[in-house]
Parts: sequence; structure tokens; C-alpha cells
Amino acid sequence: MKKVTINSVAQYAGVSKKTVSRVLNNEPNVSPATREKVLKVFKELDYRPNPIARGLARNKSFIIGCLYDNPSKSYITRVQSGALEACHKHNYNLLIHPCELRGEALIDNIDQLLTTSRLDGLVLTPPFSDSRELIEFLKQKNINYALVASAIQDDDSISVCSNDEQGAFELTEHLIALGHTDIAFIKGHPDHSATENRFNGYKRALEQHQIPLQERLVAEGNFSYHSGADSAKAILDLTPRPSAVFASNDYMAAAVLKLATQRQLRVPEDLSIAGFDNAPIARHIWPGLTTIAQPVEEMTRQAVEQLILQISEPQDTVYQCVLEARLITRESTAANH
Amino acid sequence: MKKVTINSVAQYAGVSKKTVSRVLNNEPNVSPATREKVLKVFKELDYRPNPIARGLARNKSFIIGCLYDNPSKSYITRVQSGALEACHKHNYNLLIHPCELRGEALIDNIDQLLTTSRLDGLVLTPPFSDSRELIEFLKQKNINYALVASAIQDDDSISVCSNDEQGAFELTEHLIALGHTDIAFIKGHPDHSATENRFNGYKRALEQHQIPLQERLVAEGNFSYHSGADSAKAILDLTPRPSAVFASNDYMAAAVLKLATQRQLRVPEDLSIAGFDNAPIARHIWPGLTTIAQPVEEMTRQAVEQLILQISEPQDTVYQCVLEARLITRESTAANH
DNA sequence: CTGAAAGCGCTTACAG
DNA sequence: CTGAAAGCGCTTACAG
Repeated sequence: MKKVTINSVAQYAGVSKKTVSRVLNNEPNVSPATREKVLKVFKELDYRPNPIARGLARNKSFIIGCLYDNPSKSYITRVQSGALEACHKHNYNLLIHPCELRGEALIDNIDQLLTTSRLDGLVLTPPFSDSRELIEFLKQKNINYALVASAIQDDDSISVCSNDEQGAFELTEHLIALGHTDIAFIKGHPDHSATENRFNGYKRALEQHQIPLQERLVAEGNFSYHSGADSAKAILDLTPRPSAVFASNDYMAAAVLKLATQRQLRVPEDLSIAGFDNAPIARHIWPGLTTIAQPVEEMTRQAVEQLILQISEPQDTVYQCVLEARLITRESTAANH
Repeated sequence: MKKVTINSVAQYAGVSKKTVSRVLNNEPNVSPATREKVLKVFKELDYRPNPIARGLARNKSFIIGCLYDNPSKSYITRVQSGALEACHKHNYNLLIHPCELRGEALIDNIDQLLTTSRLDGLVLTPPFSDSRELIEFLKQKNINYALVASAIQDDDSISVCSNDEQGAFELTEHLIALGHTDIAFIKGHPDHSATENRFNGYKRALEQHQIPLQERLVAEGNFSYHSGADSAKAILDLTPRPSAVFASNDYMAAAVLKLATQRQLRVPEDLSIAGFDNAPIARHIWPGLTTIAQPVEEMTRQAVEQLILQISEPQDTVYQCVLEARLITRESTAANH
């Protein structure tokens, strides 16, 4: 079987290839009859336009790049699945590009990626979505991009995030309602805006309930399981020991749970533990982790959807949206006695 | 700044664009002096060939597709990272395509993918790498592909797998050496060849140590955490209860651990538990899971590397390789008393 | 060793 | 409403 191209379609339908092109792209100025005829030939010949030829002519690749540097595999797969959904809907493809924010020459790396792969746009996930330097570079290069879970306030950046501060606030209030006042907190990676937002939510809840913030209860993590284990050790060694630990993500919370269990502490009777993200591990361990569910797929889906819209027809005002995070209580938190 | 194309390079270097093309592709028949000169202009102008134009002329896309349908996020990310490494090395890109083996019209789905995205090759991970139907289709369509972790014996398929049978054998022997004879086994998904291989390793070890296989100890899982939870319930309800459980992957093993802990069984004192894969969860829970480490990244890396080689210069004989799996003992297994 | 011509399968800009 | 021409940035096939 030979290849079906715009030429074979044109010949078979008895029209010029420009006309075929017009119906292909849903352009006006084709009589209903001709349009009908060409459409029929598409079906008969099972014609599928060659995206590469299209790309060359229009100087487009129909490829969106997705940047990430995140220790959480589940976060990455969720990001990918949201991005893929939006891409497929509009006949785009997704190119995944894991790289390091702190790696030498990030800008060079991205520049290389852009010129080598001719991406039509970029979706930035944390911590890239919080990098002003990168965003400035993209603006200057005139590359379309969308920000996922970014704290950057910028009128001309497409941005979809969730309300981390509020989520952390609610989780902390949940612990306070259970009678906890000595609530340890494990921070995330300083490059992520989520780190500050979640910490702020924690502080606001304490403040609102007139519980003084204790610096000794705050540990510096970086979202990795390993950093959670280090922080867990520091926290469980404290005297007096706090009655609850709120870790900035579920991996770190799982590390706290592991150490607590190793030390024969009963969770939640002796120690309440909470995480953030609602990663699979939160329900795969016992006791299950109380946590905050973030709509990661949905954020990414919307971001990519808007990015593609922006690429095909540039908008004056840009889409920005804050989605809700929601508290999920499981067995790892209970009343303090 | 204007675009740097083969034309600008040719003009600047004072040669024809064919000559530029020759040095670009490392073709012979260019005098060392001209080659040198053109290479210098590449640098000066920071020339990067447009892969889309190249693709159109050569009828190539420089894109490899990666097919997967796997409940394990960590498996997927490992597959991706191995595949990306090989792709980047040869200036290819990776297109990820999650889809369902059992979904209606898999072949149609793949056909669509192939013609729409003009992939140069496909890397198949389980369960696709075990689908004869899909492989036949690809052969007939003349699409290059490589198989990861496939059990299919086929002289003309590139294939990289690891020795699951041997891994399961060693793990079972490890349990036997600890004094266990009543060892429950949770199978994986029937569409994956790993399921049979791992079960065979388990049976071979029992046999070699003259321990009769007890059907009542064998549960049907499907690699998902959820199926592990169901199997765990069935197994822990048995009387007499086995002293050890070997789950075909770590997620299912984690589910067994969760239920055992809920039921106040001490692991490993009352029950030894082992998994397979060495997924992150195996070390994120307490007690850590004894398991078999598979070189997933390396398998995929090699498979994609060979696939790209095959694409660029078709080989007569095809690469096939079996990598070693290796036992990792952690706290979840101990002597039976 | 080097290059002019034609072509990959589309689209853009223009003319009718 | 329709189409002939030129072009996107490369490569292939051929001639010298």
C-alpha cells in the first residue's frame, strides 16, 4: 500500500491540494459540496496528514515539553497524565524533560532543548514554575509556557495552582481540634513555593488558636523520604516530644511513621502524623496517613489546555486559576491524651 | 536574531548546502579542509539543524514511542528514565503512550498512534511485550520495536529481560533457609509473563527442597496494591496460617504488611513477608521489605539503545540479553519459630 | 571531492 | 469559492 498524501487526496477528489488543505484545517471559503466530497475521500483513503510536513510548513512541532525535577514518582506520573490528556485532545504530543533546577547551566539546558526539539510550548512544574530566571528567559525568547503550582504573581503567565496555604491551615486546625498543641512541622525544599505556603498555613492556624509557634518543633526537609527520615530523628529525639507531626508531604510523613514504629511508638495513640499530597503511599501504609489531596492531574490538564489555546490563538488576558485542596483524614491522627 | 539554517551556513562558509549536509551527517567525500571550515561556521553561527525538516526529507521523526500499562508508578518512572537516557544519547525524543492492553481495539489505537505521530520505533514494556498479537502487527507493518521484560522467544525481536524465575527461586530459597515451609504466594497479573516466571521460580525452589506445593497457599493477584489487599485477607484467614508470604511485587507485599499490622501480627516474628521489584515502597515502610531488585532502567536503556541502532542501520542478528536480578534482604523476613 | 536540481508533504501569500 | 506558485529546511539521486 502506498502512502496517502495531500496529493493523492486532491487527485482522487478532483480538487487542488490547497482546497484539501482548507478542509483539513477547517478554513472557510469552501463550498459545502466540495467540503463534503473531500471529507468523504479522507475516509475512503484513510488519510492522516503528516504532522512533520505540517510542522515544517508552519514552523510548529505540535510538541509540548514538560519540565520536572521532583523526588516524588507519583507526582510526576500524575503530572504526566494530566498533561497527556490535554495534549491528546488537541493532537499534540508531550515530551518529558526531567532536569535539575540547581544543575549547572539550567538556562543553557533549556535553550538546547528548545532549539533542538522545536517545542511549541513548555509546561513548568515545581520547582521550575517558581524560577523567575527561567520565566524571564522564556519571555525574552518568546516561548509560550504555563505554570503549575507556582506562587509567582504575574499577569502574563498562564498559571494553575492549588490552595496550599489553606490546605495546610485546615490540616493544622484538624490537629488542633484533636487537642494537639505541640505540633512539629517538617518543611519542604526551599526552592518550592509550596514549602513556604504550607508553612504559612500551619503558622496561621496556630496563631488563630493562640498557640505560640515553637521554633524547636520546626525541621528543615526537602520533600525527599530521606530528608523526612533525618527530620524524624531530630523531632522524635526532642524532650518533651511533640504529640503530633505535620510533614509537608507524604513521603516525609511516611519516614516519620517508619521511625516512630521502629521506636515502638504507637501511631496515632502516642503520636499523630499527617502529610500532604495524598500520594499513593498515604494509603498503602498502616496506619493510613491523614493528608491534603491536591488536584495535580487537573492542575496540569488545565495548564496545558490553556497553553495550547495560547499557542493556537494568542489571548490578551491569560488564564489563572486556583483550585481547592481538600483534607483527607485517615488513621494516623487521633485525639491527644 | 534571524534563524540559522543550512542555507545561511552554506553561504557563510562559501560552500553548497549539500556539502554542509555532508559534514552534518558525517558523510565521507568531504576534504578535511572544507569539513574543518564548515564545522567552524557551525560553532560561530550556533547552528542547530531543524529536526523537523530533516524528518520530512528522510521520512523519519526521531521519536521513539514507549508503551506501558502498569499500576506501578515507580516502574513507569524507571522505564522512562532508562528510555530517555538512550534517546538523548542519540538525539531522539521519547513519546510516552500509556494505554490499556485489554482496552477495546488496542491494535487500532497503536495504528493511530503510529500514523499520527510517525514514530520511528516502539519500546514495549509488560504487558505489551508479551502480546503476540501486537508484535505480529508491528512486524507486518514493518515497524521497529524492542521488547522489555518479555518472555517471548523470537529470533527477530530485540529483547532485554531480567531473570525473574531465578530471582523468585533465590527469594524462595532464602525463606526456606530461614526455616519456612508454609510459604504463601501471591501471583501477579495473568497478562504479564513475569507472573508465570516468578511462580515457576517459587515452585522450583519448593521442589528442590522437597516441600510440597500447597494450592491453598497460592492467591491470584494482579500486581495492584488493591489485589494484594484482597489476597492478604484470604491468606491471613487461612488455618493453619502460613509463616511466610511471598508476593509477586512490592505493592502487593506492602498490602500484606498493612493487613498483618492491622491484625496485630508481628512482622517478621509472626509472619515473614517478601516482595519483588525493589520499588521505593519496599524501603519506605517498616519493616523494610526483603525483595528482588530488577535492573529496570538498564533493561529499558539497552532495549532503546538497540532499537535506535536497528533503526539507523538494520542488523542481521538482533540483540537479546538477560540481566541478573538480585536478592535484597531487609527486616521483613526472619527465621521461623 | 563538490554542487545544482528535485523532492519530502504540507502551508502561506497571492491571484483570479 | 478555488487554485498555481513558492517556500518551510533539510536529503536523495544524480552529474561532473
